[in-house]
Amino acid sequence: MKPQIAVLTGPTASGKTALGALLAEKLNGEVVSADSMQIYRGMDIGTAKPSPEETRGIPHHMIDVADPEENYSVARYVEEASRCVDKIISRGKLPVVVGGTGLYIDSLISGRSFAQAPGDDFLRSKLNRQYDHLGGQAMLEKLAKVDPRRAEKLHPADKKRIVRALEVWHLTGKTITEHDEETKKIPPRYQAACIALSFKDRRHLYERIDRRVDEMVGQGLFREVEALLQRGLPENCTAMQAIGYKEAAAALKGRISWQEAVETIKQETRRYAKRQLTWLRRNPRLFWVLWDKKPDYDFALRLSTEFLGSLGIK
RNA sequence: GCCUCUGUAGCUCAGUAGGUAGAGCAGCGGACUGAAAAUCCGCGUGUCGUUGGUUCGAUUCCGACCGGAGGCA
Repeated sequence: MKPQIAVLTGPTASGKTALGALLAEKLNGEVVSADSMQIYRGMDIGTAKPSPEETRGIPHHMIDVADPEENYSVARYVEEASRCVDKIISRGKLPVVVGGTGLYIDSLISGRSFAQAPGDDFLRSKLNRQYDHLGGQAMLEKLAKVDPRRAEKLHPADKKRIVRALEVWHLTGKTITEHDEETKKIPPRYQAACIALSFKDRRHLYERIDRRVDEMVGQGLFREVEALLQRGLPENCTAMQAIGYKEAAAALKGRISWQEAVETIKQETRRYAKRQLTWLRRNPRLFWVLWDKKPDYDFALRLSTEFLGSLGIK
């Protein structure tokens, strides 16, 4: 029988962090974060990392495991997070995966292996330049010659995926389609009971997002970003793609006003939440816990533990 | 009080020489296999202020009323 884990996901600002700690506390578990930006050290305010009070003394893993200069990836996440999960299980505790990065969660559960096609920065930047030069249509035609099935699915403007597909081909001699088929055959690594947290009415989520952004600014988001820039963090690195960070950097460099930055952060966060919901909706096995207007943690905790209990997690 | 301008999508506005309307932004839907807080695709969502009149037909023309802006007193 596969090891069982609990997963708590949902759009940003839905209350995952708080409920996650409560769940872990109640079920003798430890939290494994599944957040592509809380990975980075020195990025605390803008990524809404759990405060010491919020963690309730429960160990939280996969937070602060990389420097912002590093370019983290799903592959690395699966490797490191699964190691955490296995250790927690071996200690006789329940891993509670908490986070909003859907790709990370799905990849962790499925145990997807990306190892056959390691990233190659040199090749990737070469392909990126080629794309800029030749245009998407030409690159897509190149891809169609080696991997017509993948090419068919991609839009000429989808630079990232076209480049990645060509990269995999050049690096491994195997098409990304073949690679996908192989990894899909691998049975999932964990048996996961997944809970998704959100609001009944999206308006309330959006209001909470707007409020939280104002709070972040009050807590010193701009100071945090300034510190990162001062230590020489390049603006085009993965960490600086984070919402809140790229906009604050633009304001600090004088390209936009502070006020514009704050408004853009709110809007981008709302759009991000919407994309997360789209990702989650396609998973029919999620157990949804929906807030009415405000989070009600007693209610959510009762509902979630009931659900987990029904699947044998107690 | 009088005069002028104005009222069209959530917002800013275009338009119809009378045949129920379209841009930007916002919003919504979707995709997603080593950058995923990334990247990409798709979609107008509307009592044309209200109410009478003229007309086969009014968002468009005319009147009244209501709201907004400015001017004169």
